[in-house]
Amino acid sequence: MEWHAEKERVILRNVAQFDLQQTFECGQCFRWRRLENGNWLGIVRGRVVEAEQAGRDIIFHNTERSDFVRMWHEYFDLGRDYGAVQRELSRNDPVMKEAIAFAPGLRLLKQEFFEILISFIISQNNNIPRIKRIVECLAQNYGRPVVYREHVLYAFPEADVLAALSEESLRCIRAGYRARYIIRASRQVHALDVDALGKMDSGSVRQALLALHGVGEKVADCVGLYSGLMPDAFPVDRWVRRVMETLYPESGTTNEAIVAFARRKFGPLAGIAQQYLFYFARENRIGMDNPGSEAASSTD
DNA sequence: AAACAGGAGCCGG
DNA sequence: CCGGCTCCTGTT
Repeated sequence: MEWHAEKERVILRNVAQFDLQQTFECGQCFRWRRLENGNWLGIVRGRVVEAEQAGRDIIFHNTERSDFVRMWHEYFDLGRDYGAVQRELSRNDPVMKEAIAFAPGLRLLKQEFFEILISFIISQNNNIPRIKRIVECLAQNYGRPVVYREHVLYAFPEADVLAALSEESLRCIRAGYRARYIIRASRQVHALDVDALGKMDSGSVRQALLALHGVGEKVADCVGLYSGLMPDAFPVDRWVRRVMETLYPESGTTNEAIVAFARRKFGPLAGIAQQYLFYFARENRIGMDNPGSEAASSTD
């Protein structure tokens, strides 16, 4: 991949397998938002970046060479050859081939650990619009404001800030019973050495995550996968269960059977495989009770 | 209109 | 293994 830096922006030329919309809307992140000009605005580790899809190029505004090398290259997983990943996953698998063809530009982001931890604690037994609202509200109340042009964005709050809150004060974000989990997990997290976790195998990382309050198996797998600590994780929730039942009927019906099937079939690429499948299935309403009801139900 | 069900699960008994 | 949990939304 070739790229070059200019003053206040970095340009990727002739990018392969990188589509901003697919990457931001496949369900792995909650805070990127689309501007009226079609560009995407995000804040990561307190840095604001505006990403623009310009034909075969991608332009990152409000950043420069050192920032790009230090953060964004890793965040967008630019060191990975997604062409090779796709060839490997598609081999002898027509289902996966179709899922990849649906969103060939999807990339697995490597997101900030604490932000992902809290976001996926909030996600439990919840729906995406409300998850986004709660996460944004949390940032606005307890994160540092950063001004970018006419926008004000808020960095995700620091763990010690959330750890100092009472359940009472957190009521304002309307997270319900998850407020208690947010606070308790924030208090536990300083005891975790994230750099050390990065050197451990997925099973050990998972165990460490499961010790956090409000983190069960599904949330642990999401946190591990999206923070880059467990690239082979295969989070199974109600959606994935239904989707796998439809697309891979031989995978079984229990969570354990599905995970075992995924591990056997996708190996170390299970994480990215799940992302292709999940996005493909959700956008095409595969495995849902009312296939195709989206268009039909919109007419009163 | 008011009641009801269900949602990216997890905790405690 | 099971009831309960906050809050919100869509349905009846």
